[in-house]
Amino acid sequence: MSSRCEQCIIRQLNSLGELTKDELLRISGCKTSQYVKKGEVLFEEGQYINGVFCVKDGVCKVTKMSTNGRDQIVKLIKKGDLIGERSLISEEASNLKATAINDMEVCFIPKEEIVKDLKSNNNFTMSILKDLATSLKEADNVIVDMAQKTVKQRLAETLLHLKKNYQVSEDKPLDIQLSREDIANIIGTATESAIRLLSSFKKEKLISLKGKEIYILDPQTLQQIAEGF
Amino acid sequence: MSSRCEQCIIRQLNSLGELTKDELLRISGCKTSQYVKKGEVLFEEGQYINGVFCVKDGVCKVTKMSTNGRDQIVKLIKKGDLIGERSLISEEASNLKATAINDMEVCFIPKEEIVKDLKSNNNFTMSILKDLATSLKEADNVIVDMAQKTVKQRLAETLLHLKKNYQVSEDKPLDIQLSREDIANIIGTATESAIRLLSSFKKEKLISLKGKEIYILDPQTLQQIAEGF
DNA sequence: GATAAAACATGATAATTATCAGCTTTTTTA
DNA sequence: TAAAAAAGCTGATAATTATCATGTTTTATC
Repeated sequence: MSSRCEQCIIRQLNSLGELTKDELLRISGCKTSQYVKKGEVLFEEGQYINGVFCVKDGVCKVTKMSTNGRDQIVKLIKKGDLIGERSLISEEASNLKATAINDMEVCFIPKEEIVKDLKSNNNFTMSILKDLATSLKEADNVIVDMAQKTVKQRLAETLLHLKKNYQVSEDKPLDIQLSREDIANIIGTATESAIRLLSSFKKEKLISLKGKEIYILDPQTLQQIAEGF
Repeated sequence: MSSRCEQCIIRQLNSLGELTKDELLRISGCKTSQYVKKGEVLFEEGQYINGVFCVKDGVCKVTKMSTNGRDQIVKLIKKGDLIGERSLISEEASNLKATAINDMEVCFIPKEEIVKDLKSNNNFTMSILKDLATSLKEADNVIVDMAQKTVKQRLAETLLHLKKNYQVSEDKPLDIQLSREDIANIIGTATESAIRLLSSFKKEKLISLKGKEIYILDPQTLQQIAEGF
């Protein structure tokens, strides 16, 4: 493997696209590539990552353990996304854990290289800044949803969110295989509650379920449920 | 009013402290100062702020309206904090509303000036970047709490958080006057539920209440409750 | 391919939380 | 300072959600 960053199309999907040809050549020389199998952990909560991952393919869940002992999925990361920038910038251990949801291909760029570019390439820094600003806005939205919406509303919202990000074409199922427990850990409820609500959505023909495959049949009604009607 | 930024000690509390003397002189010449009375709105959700507020004194709540029609307090902003950077960086209207909780004194710095310094002063940009990274981590923690903890746990957690940030000295009440509705909107519950839980905490001698004044009597037990014991 | 383990599913019940109603106290306003 | 409005409080009840128990289906492993 170990392809060249300058020729990698993935970088156009994130802040690395702001780097100059010379900078990319330098990164290319020190980055490492790796495959991560479904279920494997990219990094643990509390671990010093010492760099940034660039996701070339696959999806991973980013979780945090509550003091109650239950995992919460904070976000899903997919092809083109970076992970690890936040901890790198704060110069601290990761506050989150990342686990592959399907087989992944990722590149790892050591901390020093990223820091070098953050100091010298303002376009790159501003791009990372914008990413964090967007993440913060999304996190605020999630806080409001978690605090104010019912589990049913949150499930409807989550399904629409998944449709937006993981549905390749109409009439195709969502291109992400989440267990019922994963879904419960996204919306913040017990697995049984998530299963029950999925069943009721299926009964109302809002979705259809074939094993782990989810088809979104009626996004309009799901939207109304999500908004509280 | 209209004091000089170069001489203002508040700037040492936030990223503006990274600006050079020349930059501060420039900012000083274009900033405006204003008093905001308790209950007044600094900016609305959806409004273009076109700049950044630097809080010289007082506290404000930053809220977002849920589609359910209820306000959620996303965070509290106090002396030394900046507000508005996130929207400025994303170049979009504010996703949040800010309302003064007591009388405030704030400075407003126009967008162009901040952008100028973000482009030319890397220390300033990195400081803002670190702020956003910290905010994002805190937001992730709130998401997990909202999703996984009970209302009782969240109230205990909130009281400890308030103690940490607003208790000037032992045996003094929290130096922030929140209505019962505000407290409910922080923890994401109905006002009646918040009142009931406060009463029960009072009965158990974990806190004492005199009107809106809150005394934290037993932080250890509150900590245990927050963590689920 | 048989067996074990994990994931999925559903019912019964308990716990948590929201809602509504009515009352008291505090704050605001004229 | 009196009246009105807002905030605070409590009880009763309904709705939501969690937990436990148990059985089925799917997946993994030898």
